[in-house]
Amino acid sequence: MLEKPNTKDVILDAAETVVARDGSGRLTIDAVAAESQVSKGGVLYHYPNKLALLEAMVARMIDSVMAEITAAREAAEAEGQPALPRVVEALLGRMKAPDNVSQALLAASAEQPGLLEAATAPIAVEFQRVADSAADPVLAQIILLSLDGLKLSQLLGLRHVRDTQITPILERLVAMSREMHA
Amino acid sequence: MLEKPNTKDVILDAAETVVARDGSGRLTIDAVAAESQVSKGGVLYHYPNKLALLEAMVARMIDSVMAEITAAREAAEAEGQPALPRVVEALLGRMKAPDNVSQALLAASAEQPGLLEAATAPIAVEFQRVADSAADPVLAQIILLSLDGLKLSQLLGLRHVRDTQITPILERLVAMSREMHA
DNA sequence: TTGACTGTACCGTCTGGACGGTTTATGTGC
DNA sequence: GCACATAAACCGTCCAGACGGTACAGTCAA
Repeated sequence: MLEKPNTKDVILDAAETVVARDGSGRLTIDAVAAESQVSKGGVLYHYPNKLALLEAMVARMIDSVMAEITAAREAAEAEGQPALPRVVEALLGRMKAPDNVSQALLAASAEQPGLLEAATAPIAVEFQRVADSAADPVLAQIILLSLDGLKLSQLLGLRHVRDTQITPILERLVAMSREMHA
Repeated sequence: MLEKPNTKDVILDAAETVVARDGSGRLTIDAVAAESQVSKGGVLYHYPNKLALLEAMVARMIDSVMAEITAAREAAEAEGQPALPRVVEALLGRMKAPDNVSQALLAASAEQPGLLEAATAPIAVEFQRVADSAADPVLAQIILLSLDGLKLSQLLGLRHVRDTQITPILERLVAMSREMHA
């Protein structure tokens, strides 16, 4: 079994694609069914209603981000090194390849605001932990917030920063996170 | 005439309230009519269709932000002072009082993604201009991006930063923008 | 008289969801 | 190895309600 095309994940992928392409307002069960090549009944078999689908999208996003952050932090801790630079680098990869996983944010905020606050709480805790362990917690927060700003503004289709300027900014953020502990 | 309750603005206010309270997915003409105490016919009299309403929301937001930024920049230039600290301070006010105007971002991204990129282009240009005039353009961009991150994450209902930590962060951003030119 | 609405009725389409039916995978007894 | 049972995975249709939008007759202040 090289690949088992897990239908639940196929459906979530399709939902993200729909949001990315058409906007969260066009995220319907029919659209997801069409995009995933699964029938509407099939979609509703795996996710009994739209809210369940939404929660699954958010949960998968949270898991994905959390896994990446905690892995980076724990690896750094195991080597007795500061966590911040590692975490920043880990988040960079996510920044370069446009990340459909984050579309779950838009979908949830459109249909169930309030869902996000509870669901993303673990990430907030993890961010806090990384920042607090840095030599300059406030500056650490600022660095992480900049990454947020970059990610969220490209999620919404804003372009506050030109493409050519993104690389220098990211490099600078990495440098800042390293210099903090030099 | 102390106050002329301009109906077009009343309607836009109501639309923002609906998005803030119920999510962009529940922004319907009926909901806006109910919230604004204007009849559905009245809403459609001023905005002939939903897209027109959406565009008006975005336009009002852009105007509001642009006015604030350019005013700060021009005031600084007139005094021969650097623009960045002024602009940062101007954006801070917007941060403290939760800003329903920005809900237009969510509404537009839900229903007409792509509308935002064109509409927010002037803001992008202005940001670029302010950053480029600073002593350290890349750091200036980072400061502005942090403000973006703070604003957008609270728009989406995320809480990556605890309330008690917001003030120190904002103060630090102001300080950074000032020290840059010291 | 005109512009700014209100109120109601209506239409076609879309949407979430229920439902009954069908195929496919997994045993289980022989 | 095979018939059979059982359940999981999935399909396609139907429906009530919501939605965007139209139409239009009437109200009312300037």
